[in-house]
Order: sequence, then C-alpha cells, then structure tokens
Amino acid sequence: MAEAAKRKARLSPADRRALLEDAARACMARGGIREFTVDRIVAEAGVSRGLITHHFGSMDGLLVAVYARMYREWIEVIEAPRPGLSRLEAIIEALVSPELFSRDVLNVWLTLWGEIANNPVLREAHRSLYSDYRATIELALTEAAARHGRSIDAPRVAAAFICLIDGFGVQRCVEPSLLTEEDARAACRAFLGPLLD
Amino acid sequence: MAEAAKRKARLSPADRRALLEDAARACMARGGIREFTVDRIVAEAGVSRGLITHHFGSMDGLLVAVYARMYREWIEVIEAPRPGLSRLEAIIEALVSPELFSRDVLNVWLTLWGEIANNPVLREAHRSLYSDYRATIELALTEAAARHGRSIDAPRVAAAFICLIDGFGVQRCVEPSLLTEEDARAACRAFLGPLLD
DNA sequence: CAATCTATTGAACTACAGTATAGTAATTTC
DNA sequence: GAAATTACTATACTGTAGTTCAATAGATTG
Repeated sequence: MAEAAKRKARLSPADRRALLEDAARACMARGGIREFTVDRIVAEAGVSRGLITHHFGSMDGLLVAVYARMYREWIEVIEAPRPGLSRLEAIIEALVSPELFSRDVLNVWLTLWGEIANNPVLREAHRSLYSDYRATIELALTEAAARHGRSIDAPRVAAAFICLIDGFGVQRCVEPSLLTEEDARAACRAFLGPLLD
Repeated sequence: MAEAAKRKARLSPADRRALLEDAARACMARGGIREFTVDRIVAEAGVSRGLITHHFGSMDGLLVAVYARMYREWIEVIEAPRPGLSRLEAIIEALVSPELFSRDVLNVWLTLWGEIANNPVLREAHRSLYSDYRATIELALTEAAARHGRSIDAPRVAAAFICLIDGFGVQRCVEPSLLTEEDARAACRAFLGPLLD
C-alpha cells in the first residue's frame, strides 16, 4: 500500500543518524563519491531530503560521520583479540577477514581517502582519528619485536605496513582478481617476517 | 590588454589535446575529482567550454586521456635505465624520485583509482594498460631472482609489491608527513630484501 | 489535556554540472 | 584566390547538486 511510505517513523536522533550513515556508506560502496549525493542517500534510506541537513548540518557533516563510523568499526575488528594469536598476528587475520577485506568496505575507504586528500573538512576530522590507528599498529609491532628480542623503528615500520594495507584496498577496488585474501596474508607475513612466529 | 585573450590560437588537435589533458591533470592534482569539471579545466587551459567536447567527445573521454597520459609518463620513468643499477633497483629509485613521488602526481593517481573503481568507462581503459605495468614489474622481479639464484612466484610478488607502491600514494596524499622518500625506499628494500644487492 | 518541542516532510531556491549547437575565423585544398 | 574544412567561441539547454524553510505531526512536558 502506498500510504505505508507516508508514515513518519520518528526515530531517536542517534538511530536516525546511524540509519543515514549506513545508507550513505551503502551508496559510497556502490559507486564512490559520485553516489554520495543527497538524492541517492535519502532514496537509499527511504526518508525525505531535508533530514540530512537536519541531522548533520551539511553533506560534509555526514561525510565526517561516515568516516568516523568506518574508522570505529575498522579499529574494533583490528583490535579484537583472537585466541592463540599474538596481537600482531590477530591484526593480520583481521585485515584479511571478510569483514574488512571486502570490496564494499575497501571501496568506501578508497573513496574516503580521495576526500581526505582534497576536502579540508574531512582532512581535519581525519587527523584526530588517524593517530590512534597508527598507535595501535605501532604497539603491536613493538610488542612483537620485544617478544622476539629484536629492536625496530616502530613508527617507520608501522607507516610502511600501513602503506601495504592501504595498497591492498586500492588493488581490491581497481583489479580485484589479482589479489586474494591468501595473497594479502602472505604479503603481510613476508613483510613482517622476523616479527611473527 | 584584454584583446589578447580574444585571439584564437588554433593549435593542431594533438597539441590542443595535450594542453587540455595537462590542464585537467592540474585541476585533479589541486582538488581531486571535484575539480575535474568543464568549467575548472577550461579556465585552467584558457579556452572556451566547447573545446572539451570537440576534442574528447565527453568528460569521460578526457578522463581516459588523462589516465593514458599519466600511465605513459609513469611507465617511462619506471623503465628508464639508471647507470649502475639493475632493472629492479632502477624501479625503486624511480618510484621515490621527485618525478613520481610528489603529492601532485600521487593525488592524480589516487583520484584515478577512485574513478577506475567506480566508472565503467575508465575501468575498461584501465584493463588494457594495467597488464603492461604488471608485466614490467614481473620482468624486473624475475630477472633479479634469476641473478640471485632464487625462485619466486613473480606474479604474486609483483602484485604485493604494487600494493606497497600504491599504498605510498595513498599515504602521501592523506598524511604526507609520515612517509618520506627515504622511508619509501627503505620499505621497498625491506620488502624485496633478497632480490637486491 | 494543552502547550511545547522537534523529527520529518516536501517544495523552492540558487548554483553548477555536462552536452549540444549555431556562428566565426583560421587553415588547407584544389 | 575561392571553396571546403575544421578549430574554436559563446550561449542555450536540461538535469542535478546542496541548502533553506515553512508546514506537519509524533513525542514530551507540565
């Protein structure tokens, strides 16, 4: 019935924001920044055009919210302990898990990187979050190095390792067939070599 | 004088195309895909709006031309022999040289990757060019492995190495301060370890 | 229960996107 | 040197972008 679409749901702001963030992310996963538009997102979410401005102030506000949510979920999976694995090994397994190593997730990241690089508002939001990510990787590296009695330049190794991870994202979006999850795991292990068991 | 701007230059199609490709690339370097618009590009090039359609048929046509030109110049630097260095070592040096390891160049790549991932027209153009790039890397790896008496799975190593390189691009655009050209060189050498002198 | 608050709608608005095309002028062709 | 060609300009056109805002209707308050 058509009148069903007319009913107003009136969610709590937190729920509505989450719903809009998910819709926006779905659009981005589907078609990159060109699908990140008011019309596409409200259609995906099944709400009216006015809601985005009401809850996020602007499209940049929504973009920042999507970034923050992606970041939070990424960190959550990365930091989840895995029985029998060291912190560093757990990170590698998280990276190649279906939760993170999917075309949808990585295409959102690729899109966000493009925006961070060129949109001052997102860039600003990025700075505050990104250092936590690096810190997590550095910690895992430092810990692994200590356990294997090696000394490393953790910040530099972390930066390079993050490059490798980001590169997986690019590759999966641009030419998915060339890099399986098994390839990615092998590349991580080759890169970190002596720090792993 | 204002009338100078009114004079019509009438270049050869090849020259005009090159000029428009450069202008488009400059816009992209400055602001990503959001600056890749008719108005910005013709302003940058100092020509009228109609010229893009006239020479490239559409914005997608220009996008493909920019990609092809970026690709050609990239390959040219990558493949240039460097006295005293093996093919593989020369590639590493090319990658960290100012010609390729600059924010402008890498931001154009980041933008193009985002488009390849989501724009079917560019994706199609990408497929035909990209395999040459991989082949170049694979050849250098195979050669280096042979010289050091090692056997490697060249396609897989090449794919992972390309990920690392792409990741440099992301990192340089998103958080430039964290990865110097020296860091990138060190990361490449660490990754390829036994294949280098 | 009345009053207030605010989540939501839907339309209006301005700006700018890419494309099409008619007209102009420089070059080439014969 | 006249005719044909085409690089180029300038403008018009249609679609869609993000934002603003008045009106509406659930929820909450007192």
